[in-house]
Amino acid sequence: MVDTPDALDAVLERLNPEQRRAAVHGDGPLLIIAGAGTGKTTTLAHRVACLIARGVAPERILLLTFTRRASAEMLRRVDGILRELEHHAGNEAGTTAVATRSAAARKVWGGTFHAIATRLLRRHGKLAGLPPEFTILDRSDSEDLMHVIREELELSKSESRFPLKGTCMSIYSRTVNTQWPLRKVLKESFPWCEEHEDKLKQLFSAYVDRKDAHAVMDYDDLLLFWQALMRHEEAAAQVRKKFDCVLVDEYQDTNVVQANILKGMCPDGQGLTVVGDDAQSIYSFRAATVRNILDFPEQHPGTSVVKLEQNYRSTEPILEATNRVIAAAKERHEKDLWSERSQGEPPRLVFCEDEEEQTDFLIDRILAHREDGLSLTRQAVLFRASHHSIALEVELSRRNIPFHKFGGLKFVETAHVKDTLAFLRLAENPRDIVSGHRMLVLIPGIGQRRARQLMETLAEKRFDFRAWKEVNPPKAAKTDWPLFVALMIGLTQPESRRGNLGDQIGRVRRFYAPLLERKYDNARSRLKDLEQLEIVAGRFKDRSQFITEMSLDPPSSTQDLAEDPHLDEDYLILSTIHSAKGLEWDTVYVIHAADGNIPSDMSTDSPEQIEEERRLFYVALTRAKDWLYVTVPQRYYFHGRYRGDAHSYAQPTRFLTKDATACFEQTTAGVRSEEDEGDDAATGLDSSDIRQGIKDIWS
DNA sequence: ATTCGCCGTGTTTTT
DNA sequence: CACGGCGAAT
Repeated sequence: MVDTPDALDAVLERLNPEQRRAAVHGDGPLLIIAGAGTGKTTTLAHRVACLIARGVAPERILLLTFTRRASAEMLRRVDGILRELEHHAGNEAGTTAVATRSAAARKVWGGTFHAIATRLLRRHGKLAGLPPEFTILDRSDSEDLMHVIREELELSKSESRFPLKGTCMSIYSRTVNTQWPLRKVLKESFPWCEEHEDKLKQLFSAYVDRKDAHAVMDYDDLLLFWQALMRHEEAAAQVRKKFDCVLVDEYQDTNVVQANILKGMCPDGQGLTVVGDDAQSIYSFRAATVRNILDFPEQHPGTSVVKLEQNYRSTEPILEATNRVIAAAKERHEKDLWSERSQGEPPRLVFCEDEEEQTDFLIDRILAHREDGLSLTRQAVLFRASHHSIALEVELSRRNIPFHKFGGLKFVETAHVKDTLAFLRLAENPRDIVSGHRMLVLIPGIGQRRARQLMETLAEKRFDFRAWKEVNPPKAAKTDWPLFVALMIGLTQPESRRGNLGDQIGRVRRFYAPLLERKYDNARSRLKDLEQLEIVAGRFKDRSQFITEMSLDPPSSTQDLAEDPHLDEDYLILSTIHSAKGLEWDTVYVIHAADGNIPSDMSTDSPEQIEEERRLFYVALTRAKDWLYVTVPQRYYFHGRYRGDAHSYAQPTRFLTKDATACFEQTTAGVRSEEDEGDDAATGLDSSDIRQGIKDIWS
C-alpha cells in the first residue's frame, strides 16, 4: 500500500520547502499560516494525498472546509495527485491499486462543520438523545420560531419596545457561539437591549425547549451538539475512534465552539492540522475569533508552525499594493509576502461619475479582456453587499452577457420556495412546528391563532394528519382545507418517503399555486422557480437528504439551478467579497469602493469592526492574479435618490491610504466623456429604462 | 377574537 | 422586497 519514496518525492518536488514541510509533516499538531495566494489549497491537498499514500485510510480523514465548494475542489485536487502517484509508481502497484486510489479521495469525510455535524448526529445522535429524523432550521426559520414564542410569552406587549425577532436571534446566536454570559454579549454588542435581559433569558430558554420538543435543530445546535458529544466521555470516544486525522481550512474564521470541537476530536493534538491567515478573518459577525489561530500553539502544546510567504497568485505590482493595504492593520502576524511574478500591469483606481458610468466602464473592460483572450469565467466583479451589483446585472442581461452571481439572497431563501419546502418538511418531521405554522397560515382563513391550535391538535393525535380531517375549518378555508389534509396524508404515505421527489413537489405545487397567485402580484416567475425546484428535487432519491441539503448547502448561485447545459458555457462571475473567499481570477474588479460601502456604514461603530472591513477589502484585492481594477462611483446615492443637494461626492475607501494609493494608476472611467455622449442619446437607453429593469428583477 | 389588508420604514456579510 | 403596526372586515 505504501508507494515508493521516489514517486512521492517526484510529486512533492514542485512544492517549495515550506509547503513540502507542511505536506510531509508527521502526527503532531500542525499550524500552517498561509498568506493570500501562497498555495494553501495545493499544500493541504498534497498533505491529504501524502497521508493516503502513506497508508492512512481515506475514510479515516476528516477535512473541514468553509463551503461545500471548497471541499469539492480540495478533494478533486487530492484525487489528481493520487492519480499522478499511481503513474509515477509505475506498474508494480498493479491494477487493483488504481481502482482503490481513484475512489480514495471520495471516501474522505469532507464538508463544512455544519454538514459534518449533521452527518455525525444523524448517526450518533442517539448518544445525545436526538431523534435521527430531526429537521434543520435555517436562519429565517429560527427567527420565525423565535417570533412565535415571543408572541406566546406576550413579550411584544412589554412597556418599552422589545427587540425584533431578527435581533433576538442575533443575540441568542452570538451568546451560544461566543459562550459568553448573556449580560456580556448585551453590553458589548447590543447595548440598547440591556434592559430586556430577563425577558430575553426567558425567551431563549423557551426557544431551546421548543426546539427539543419539536425535533428541530438550528445552525448553532449542530455545532453545540457536536461539542456536547465530544464532552461526553463515551460518546467522544466513539466519534474519535472513527478518525486518524483532522484537517481544518480557513481556521481564522472559526469560533470558540468549533475550537472546542477540535480539542475534543484531538485532545492531544495528534493528527490535527489547521490552516489559515489571520489577515483574512472576515466572519467575526458570526462570532468567529481570530484568537483561535493566534492561540493554537498554546492550546495544543508541541505545535509545529509553518509559514507560507511566497505568493504564486499575483503579479508584483498588485502584491505590493495589497501588502500596503494590510500594512495599516492594527494587530496582525507580520508576514512578508513576495512574488516572483515581477512583470505586470499596475492595479488601476478608476473614478466614475456615478454608478451608470461604473457599469459602462466595467462592461467595456470586461469585453476588452475577453477580446484579448480572457474568457468571462476568468474575470470576477466583487462587491461588499449583494445589492451593489443590481444595476450591473440589469445591464448584463440587457446585453446578453451571461453571468453567475454568488452570495446574497439565495433561491431557497425566497418566500415561495420556502413555502413549498415547508410541506415536505412537515411530512418528513410532523413535529416541525415552524414548517407547520408556515404552511397553515398560507391557507385563507387561517391565521396565527388557528395555526397554533391546529399544530396542538396534531401533537395530541400523535402527529397523524388524519386527525385534521375532523377539524371544522373556518368558512374561508372550506374548499382548501380538505384538499390540504388529503395532500399531507398523501405525502406521509410510506411510498412517498421513497417515491419520486419531483412528483411530490408537483403535488404541492398544484395545491399551492392558487394560493401563491393570490398572495403575490408576480406569480408567474415564482411558479417558474417552483418548476426549477421540481427538477432539482428529481435528482435526489431520499427526501430527508434533499431537505437537509437545501437548508445546509443550498445551491450557491441562482444560476446554478437554471439549466445544466450551462456547464460548459462562458459566464462572468459576480460575487460578494465574503463568497469570494479562497478563490482567484485573472482579472478582478472591486466595485463601489467608496467609504460607506467599504467600510460599510453599518460596520463603523467600533475599531474592531473597521479592522475587519479592512481585511475584507484586502481579501477582495488579493483575489487578483494579473489585472486589478478598483472603481469608485463618486456621486453618492442614498436609497435610490441623490442625497441632499446634487453635488455631494463620495470619497474612495479609507483603506486606500496614501501609501497604498501610490501603487495604483489613477484614471477616470471616461467612457462617456469622449464620443459616447452622442451615443447615449442614440441608444435611447435612459435611467428610466434601467430603473424599470431594476423593478422587473423584484416583481 | 381573529384574520386581512394597507401603509410606512428599512435594507451587510452567511453556516 | 420584507416586516411590523394599526384599523377594518369577518
